[in-house]
Amino acid sequence: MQDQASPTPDRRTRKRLATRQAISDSATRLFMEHGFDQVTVDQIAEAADVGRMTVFNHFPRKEDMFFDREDEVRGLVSAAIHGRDDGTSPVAALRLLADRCIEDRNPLLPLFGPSLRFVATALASEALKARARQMCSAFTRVLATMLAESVDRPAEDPDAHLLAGLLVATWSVAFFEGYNVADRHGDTAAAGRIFLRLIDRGFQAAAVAAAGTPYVEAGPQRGF
Amino acid sequence: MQDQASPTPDRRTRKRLATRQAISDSATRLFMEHGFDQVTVDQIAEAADVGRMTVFNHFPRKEDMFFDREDEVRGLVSAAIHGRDDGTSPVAALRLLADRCIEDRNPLLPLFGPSLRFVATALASEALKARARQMCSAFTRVLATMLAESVDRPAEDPDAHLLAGLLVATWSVAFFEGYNVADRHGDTAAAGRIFLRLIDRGFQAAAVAAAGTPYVEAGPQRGF
DNA sequence: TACGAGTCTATACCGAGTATACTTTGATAT
DNA sequence: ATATCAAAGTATACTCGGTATAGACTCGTA
Repeated sequence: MQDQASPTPDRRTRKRLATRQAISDSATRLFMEHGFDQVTVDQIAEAADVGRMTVFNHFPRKEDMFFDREDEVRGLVSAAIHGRDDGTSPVAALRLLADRCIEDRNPLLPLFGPSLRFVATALASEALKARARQMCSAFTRVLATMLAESVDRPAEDPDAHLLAGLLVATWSVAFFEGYNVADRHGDTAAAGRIFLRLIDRGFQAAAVAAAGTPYVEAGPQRGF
Repeated sequence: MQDQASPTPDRRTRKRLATRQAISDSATRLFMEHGFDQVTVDQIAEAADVGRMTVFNHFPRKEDMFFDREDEVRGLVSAAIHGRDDGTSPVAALRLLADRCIEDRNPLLPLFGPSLRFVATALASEALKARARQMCSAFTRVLATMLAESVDRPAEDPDAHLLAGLLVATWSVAFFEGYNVADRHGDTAAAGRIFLRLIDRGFQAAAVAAAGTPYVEAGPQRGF
């Protein structure tokens, strides 16, 4: 499914990836240390010992140096939907994904440990929040398409878009409320609980909105 | 509720508002004509016959010249919630608001006539879409607070935030699907229908998420 | 009429992002 | 091994949104 068969692909490629990694590392360190808005691209280039243009070669936008795991999130969700068991609806599969993320403290759901600093840094910058919202928006469209295709409906199905919108909104709120608890009280277990509680309520609601569609009815037993 | 008691407030104030209006008019015309990203602030200043700094005095961000009715939306929603009848829940009040917006073709719900060009212009610009998302995000927080206060709960109530998130997500999707219909088929009646249909489904779902809370239970008869 | 505050303006600056043309370096074919 | 081509890196110059600052003008008021 993913071509990671590349331990040592090529010298040129290796160097390119090394450069990219150097930039990413320097950027991450500087962002965490001084805040996203306080770090200039020139400083990053300097720290990574490359030219300014090289930075933009690898990362078209400054924000891309911060959020560089968008694809992994999509892969995770895609796998959950397409690899779900028979008799499990797409929405039920996503709820199970939420459970699993909490269980194994998946860093793609940054509610634990060092990830909290990452979130705090993001929330401190208007530019990063804007980028996060853009990713949510784009992801909602992708999710709608994934949902529609998983039950053989056209990608433009309004029901799929409504469902995707409700699911992403739920996830966002649940994450944010969970983060607040983790941040204020330092209680990661409580954060996970409130996250899952809100996911449950929101997904249950989303299932109602999609009642009568294949998105929530799967096989003999109805799990939503 | 709004202090519009100002037909001729003051010469200085009059001049300031005139300058602001000149800038706004020039900007709107240029944006519609050439697209938001194709118009520079210098061109706007030139067209309005003011200095560049004067533009930024009145509109801190370029995007503010495009979206200048945020307050009206908040006012409309606030009035709907706080002025609702006894026995009508906050969520039911918002659904009624949606009905009314469609009925009287409220320009704050730009699904009709010339407003379509406005939306098309906004959708053609990444910067404007980003600003729109930011407004949605801010409004979700405001709505959560309004909902919470309207039923005497603390502003941080997680249920209120989840509910607000679901309502805004529903409104967004409903609007977008409605816009697509209006834009592709030129059928404003059909656009209104699909908008209301999705609002209904989404709000019904939101009511499920808020089941057991005062947000959806009001008085003897339960309208959600 | 003098003063002070609010408005407008010019100038200089910063930082993200683009365009372009040039150099270097690694892969490949002869 | 060497010529060759493309990919990667680089320097330079530019555009544009936005900020800082200080000065000019104008209106309301003491």
